[in-house]
Amino acid sequence: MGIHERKQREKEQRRKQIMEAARKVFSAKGFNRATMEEIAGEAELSPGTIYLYFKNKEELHTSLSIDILEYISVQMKKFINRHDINAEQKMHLLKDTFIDVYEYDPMVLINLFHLQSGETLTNLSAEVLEELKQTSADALSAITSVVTEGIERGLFVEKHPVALADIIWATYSGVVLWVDSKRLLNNEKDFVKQTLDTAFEIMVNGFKRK
Amino acid sequence: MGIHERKQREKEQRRKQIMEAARKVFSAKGFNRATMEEIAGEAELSPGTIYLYFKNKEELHTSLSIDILEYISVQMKKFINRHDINAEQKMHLLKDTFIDVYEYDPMVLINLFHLQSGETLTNLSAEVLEELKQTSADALSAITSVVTEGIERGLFVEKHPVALADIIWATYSGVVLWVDSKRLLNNEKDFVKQTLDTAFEIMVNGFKRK
Amino acid sequence: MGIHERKQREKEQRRKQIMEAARKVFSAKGFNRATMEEIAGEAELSPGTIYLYFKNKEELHTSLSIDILEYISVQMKKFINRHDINAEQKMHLLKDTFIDVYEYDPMVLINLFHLQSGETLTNLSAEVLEELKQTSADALSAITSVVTEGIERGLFVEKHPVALADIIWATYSGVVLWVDSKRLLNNEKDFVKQTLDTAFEIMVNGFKRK
Amino acid sequence: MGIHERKQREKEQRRKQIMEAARKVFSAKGFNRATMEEIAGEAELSPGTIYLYFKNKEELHTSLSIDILEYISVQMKKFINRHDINAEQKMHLLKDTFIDVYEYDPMVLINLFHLQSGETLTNLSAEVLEELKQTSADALSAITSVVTEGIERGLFVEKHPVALADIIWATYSGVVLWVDSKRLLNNEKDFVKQTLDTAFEIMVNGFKRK
DNA sequence: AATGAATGAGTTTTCATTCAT
DNA sequence: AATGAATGAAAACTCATTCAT
Repeated sequence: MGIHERKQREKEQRRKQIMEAARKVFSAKGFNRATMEEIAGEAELSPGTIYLYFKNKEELHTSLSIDILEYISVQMKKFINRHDINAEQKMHLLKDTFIDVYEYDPMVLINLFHLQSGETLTNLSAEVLEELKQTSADALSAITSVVTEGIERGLFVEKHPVALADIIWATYSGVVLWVDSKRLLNNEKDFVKQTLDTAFEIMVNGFKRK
Repeated sequence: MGIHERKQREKEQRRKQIMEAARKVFSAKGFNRATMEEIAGEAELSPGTIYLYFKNKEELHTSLSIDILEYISVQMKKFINRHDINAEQKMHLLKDTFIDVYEYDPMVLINLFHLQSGETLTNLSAEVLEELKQTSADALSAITSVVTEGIERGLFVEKHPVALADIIWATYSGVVLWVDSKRLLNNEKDFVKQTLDTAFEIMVNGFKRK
Repeated sequence: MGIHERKQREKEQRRKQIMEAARKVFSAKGFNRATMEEIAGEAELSPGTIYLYFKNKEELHTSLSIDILEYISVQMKKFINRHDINAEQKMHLLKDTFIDVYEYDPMVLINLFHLQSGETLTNLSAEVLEELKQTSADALSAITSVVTEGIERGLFVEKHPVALADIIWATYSGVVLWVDSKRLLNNEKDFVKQTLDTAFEIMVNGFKRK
Repeated sequence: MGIHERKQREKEQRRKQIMEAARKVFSAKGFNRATMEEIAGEAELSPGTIYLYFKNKEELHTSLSIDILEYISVQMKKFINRHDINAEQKMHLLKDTFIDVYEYDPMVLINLFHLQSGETLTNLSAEVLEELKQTSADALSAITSVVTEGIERGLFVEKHPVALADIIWATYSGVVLWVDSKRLLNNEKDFVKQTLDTAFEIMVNGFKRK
């Protein structure tokens, strides 16, 4: 491995280290109440160092979102092109992926859904914004392809696939946020898994052509 | 009307005036970027006065959420006990209510969904938190009653009604947030109405017993 | 005096108080090394309060410059229209004014000359920038009128009056800055007065038609 | 050439390279807004390297001032001892030198005049401060010798030569700064040349014995 | 009840400078 | 000699909230 390569790897390493620290702090405090100083402390670095790797707080946060969206895409690509299972079964795998991602890092997922909102998106550099759009579009197009297949095979209702993919994604984010908020408001325990299960059962049933 | 009553009414009046101003400012700027000074200006009052009516910024904001939740409850109560229509038709009225509320004040609704999250809920006084829970529960129980009726009449699948109500609500909030975020990210125009339409069509279809 | 008037006066009072504190700190430290916190401390106020009266550090500093320019204008207006003395004598009064102003607050004057430079002028609000231009123009036009009179009476060389006024002002600022820098570099004592005396003697002699 | 000599030369070479880069960046941004990193980038070196050649930012900047002062001295020495021209003609050559220097690098010259002020001079090492004083004194003594000659030949007024030299220098710096500030404030175009022309005409006239 | 001036804690971000390699 | 990653101090500015009037 050349010296340049090693440097590159170290740099990537450091980015991960910072993101890992940020993940912890954002999860614990939420975006606004997390401070760069605390993230730096968690990463055992100085505040200034973070700015060598991320333009600002927004972008550090968005990097986490991009990360998780990429993970979702990767997971979904593992099965969307399989020929041995039908669209209905793929819907179940979709749901399993969603549960898996949720369990991997619930807070970051919640933040992802929250912060794709008006208050944010303002300070992002053009590139990062573009990357966010791209990964977001990637995830959605994977979902769309499942729906399209279901429609083409005459299994699902004949609706616009993009609209259906939107609904799947919206249901996912809606359930995650709603269950989280119930947990906070009513001290109920976490039952995202069950709720997603039921929601997808209903949805798959609703998708089916009669 | 006694003097005490009049005072009380004036006080209520003033509260409404502040909330109306807050609605405008929160809608325009979002929670974090809205300032108490601007809200005071909009209400033609001084900042200090707001604190005579609301404990803090959080609570002022939550009051708007409570308001909208109450409005939702009221609207739903108009039809949930009607005997001339069935549960499926009530699901359509539910959706109409949701669209109606969304169109009445999209930003406050979005804020409602966003801020029922970890970052907030911390600074609320016990009473307001209780009130929020109560109105939230009210809205949910109205939805639940529709679902329960559907199940009891053998029209809907036999699932736990509360779980189904959660899914309805989660779908609502999910669609609103997701469409809003698509609008912001991709400059797409607002199509919450269509998406909710389709989502409910799927959902009702999914709810039906075959 | 009405309540509004008193409020107004108190507000003006507070502005003066802050400016006085700023004068001290800027004089002692220069613009960059002076901190808002120190100025606040000197004024026995909190940092936030300063921002109620001045948009930012730049503008607070510029206010001092405007103040001194106004003072210069006022002093000059006392004699520029007198009919009992000629232009040459007015040149001497001009110089006396300059010495007087210098002695009133040398550091602020030096800062005035320094900061009318590229690094600054960026953060000023349009109004303050306009005010600065205006007071600056006022002072210059007073000087110009003296020169014009000298030319019209056939006393001074026939040059463009504005150019000559520029030279007078440039000489003033040049001497002030140069003597200050000699003082700093060589620990020489302050001899602005003598240098201005000589400079004006030369200048008046140079202005005279032969 | 010995190895030591070559090393020395290389070192000198590197210094020049850094100064050239610094000249560009300081000219474009001014002292405060110029960053060491940008200067390093411009010099195609790393920030750390600059500190091998210059103690700190102040000193790097001062080196440019010293450079320009040396250039002024060198230019003036070309004519101050000539016997074929008189003091009045030498005053014109002085002015030509000043215009020449101004046109060579206006921003550095402006910075030179600005930074010979209280805010700076603090962080300079004793040696650099000494060097600055020396070159400054050199330039002044060249001017002084012209004035002295003029006085001795009975051409100029009988004033203290150092005082007159101060006035010449102050007029130079005053005009440069003032015209620059007019350019910035009023968007006027650059007319340092004309103003210096007129100023020197007046000055020479004022210097002459009648 | 209403005011609104004052507070001051709190946070992001910058950048000259250092030092291990 | 050169690097450049890391430092960390420093400072401007904001704004929810208070409280004397």
